Amino acid sequence: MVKLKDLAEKSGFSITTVSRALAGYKDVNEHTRQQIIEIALEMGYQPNMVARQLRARKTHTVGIIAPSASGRFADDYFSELLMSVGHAAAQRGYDLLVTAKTTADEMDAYRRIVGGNRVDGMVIARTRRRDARIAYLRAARHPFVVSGRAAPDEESDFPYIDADSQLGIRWILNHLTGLGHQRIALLLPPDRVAFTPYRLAGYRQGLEDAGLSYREAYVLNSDLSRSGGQQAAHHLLDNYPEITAIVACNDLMAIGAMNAIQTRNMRVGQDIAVTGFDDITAADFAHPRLTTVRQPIKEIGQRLLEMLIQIIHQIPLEQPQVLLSPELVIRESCGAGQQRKEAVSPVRE
Amino acid sequence: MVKLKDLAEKSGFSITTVSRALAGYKDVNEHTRQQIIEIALEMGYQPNMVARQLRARKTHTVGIIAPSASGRFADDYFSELLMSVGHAAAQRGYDLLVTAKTTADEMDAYRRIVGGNRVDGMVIARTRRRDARIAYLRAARHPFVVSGRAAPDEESDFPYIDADSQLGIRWILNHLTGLGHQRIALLLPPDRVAFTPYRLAGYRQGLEDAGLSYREAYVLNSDLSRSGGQQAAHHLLDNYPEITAIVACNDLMAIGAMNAIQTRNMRVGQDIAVTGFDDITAADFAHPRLTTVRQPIKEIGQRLLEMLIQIIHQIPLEQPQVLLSPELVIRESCGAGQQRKEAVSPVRE
DNA sequence: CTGTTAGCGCATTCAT
DNA sequence: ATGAATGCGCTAACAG
Repeated sequence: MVKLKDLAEKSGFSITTVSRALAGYKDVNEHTRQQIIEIALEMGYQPNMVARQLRARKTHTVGIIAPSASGRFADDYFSELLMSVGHAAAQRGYDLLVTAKTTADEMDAYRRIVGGNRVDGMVIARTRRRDARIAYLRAARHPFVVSGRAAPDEESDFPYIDADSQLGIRWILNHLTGLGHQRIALLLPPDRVAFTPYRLAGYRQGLEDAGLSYREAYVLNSDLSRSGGQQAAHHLLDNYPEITAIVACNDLMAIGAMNAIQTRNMRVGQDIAVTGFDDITAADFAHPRLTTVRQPIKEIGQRLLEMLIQIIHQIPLEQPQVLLSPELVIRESCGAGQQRKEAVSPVRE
Repeated sequence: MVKLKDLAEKSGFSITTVSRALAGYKDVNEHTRQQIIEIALEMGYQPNMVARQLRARKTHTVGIIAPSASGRFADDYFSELLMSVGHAAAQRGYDLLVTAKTTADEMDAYRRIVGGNRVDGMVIARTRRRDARIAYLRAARHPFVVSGRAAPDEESDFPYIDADSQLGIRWILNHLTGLGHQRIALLLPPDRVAFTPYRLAGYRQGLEDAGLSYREAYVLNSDLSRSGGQQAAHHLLDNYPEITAIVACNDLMAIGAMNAIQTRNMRVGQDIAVTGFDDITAADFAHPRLTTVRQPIKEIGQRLLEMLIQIIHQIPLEQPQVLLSPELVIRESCGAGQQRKEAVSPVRE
């Protein structure tokens, strides 16, 4: 490994001069610089990043910790966010440090990464109630940004970007009720997820908009996973066969629900409508009848990183809390015309 | 930021003793150790990872560079591999450094990351012909592993894990010809991708198995992207309407082809059969009629990382080149019975 | 058992 | 315009 010292010896100048020549300082003879640059090229010099980091107490790296559940590593929302943050970081000359941890040792990872000065800032992925990660980073006075607000009854006194999922779910409900649906189920994530109340609120608003009454049994909490959606859908269809539509809070759950439906020899979008949330790449074509709400994940990632870099550089943010609008994506083949009439049963309460 | 020096002052011992007490060395008075540990806890000491890395000339980090094409950041294959490598790394106490780069400055990134000693090893994602990344890493004598063999006419003299895609495509062809298909198109990636010849070979074998002749016009090269698959499918269906099946070399292309088909008001799996390759999570349910070959990406990621760590620790590998078997995933609803008879046209050559 | 010394590779004073 | 000295925070070799 070739270092400054080697260039110094080869060129006859001191380490200091070599360092400054390469760094582009003006107080070095132009001829000397050329000489040194040539030697550096010739010897294939690459500055040791770790030494630089130690010296500068800056890493030019941002960290993100993947919530690694049991079976799968993370959902598509997370990996999509990861890639968009990584891309944005690369554009700004930052690298991305990824650590996968189960919820158990998650805080250890934060302490190690953040306390160990491995990164200049952190991206937190999915806000939770009384989020320990946020509490820790705030106490440590370490730069961070968050994807997703706090729950409505907590204070979102941290920089975040979020999509207005309450509005998104309400739109979905409006769409479904407009198609004649009256018995609509909702698959919610566990309560510890901060966005859960927003989506429930959107659901209730949507029912209200259509003059439908809220029925608690139609709302289920389960994992934000495929199997979570699958189990929940089976439970619903076992006990409430009158249901004609299922609204899932992320694509993975929607896919699970679709799977359950197909297993029962029913047709998605015909016998029963399914909608998702997120609409990441693959799910975009997941099913020709899957209407979803699209979260601008790419934009969220990009803007999160820009925000984070401003915080790192202590540039005051003009807008530390951003609520982006989602987008309702209605699949052509999911229109009212193709909805089986008999699938829409009248309310009898 | 609290460091060893602070603990030393507070405890009255020297920095060295503190360091060794915390590191668990046996030559430290047990009482002293307890004292020091208590103070460390109390002051919230976290070792500076960067300093350690510099000192140890080890980073406990593996790197992976994302091929960031124009629009999208990477395909699902890559992000799936990324997550599985990251997960495996976490289990072994390694972090993952991700950098997104366009093909243009890709080599710069390698020089910076590898030459700059930021990682102990690298994972290379999709082998290319005369792969500059491999050449560089080998010349630098830096530990690395590769997902995917070299092209058949080059030597795969590096540690890799690959799925036998030739066999996979052959299986697909057998499946399709078994259903009566005789005019089968193939969507191939560009020639610079190392696996292209393998898949073409599998295709030709499959045709041969059924006694069908190869027709060059049915084989198209395009991007491993959705739009690539879409354009190729349109081109095929415009010019060769007699085609009854399209085999795509990754899921993204398959999804693009499905999109093209639906746009033309044809039905996937009924008017025309489509098969993909990769079968990552979302695509698992992408379309009830999408038969695919499943690559064991999770296993590939896991094993790649294990291999890499052995190389880093200079443990000789007993099997540096691994070829895993893929798996043919036939969707129930894609069976012969549901194939429209008229969609299968007889050969006339 | 504990402390002193040295150095990982670099960038920045402060001299000259 | 250049060089010597210093230290980022840590660990290890070598005394005692």
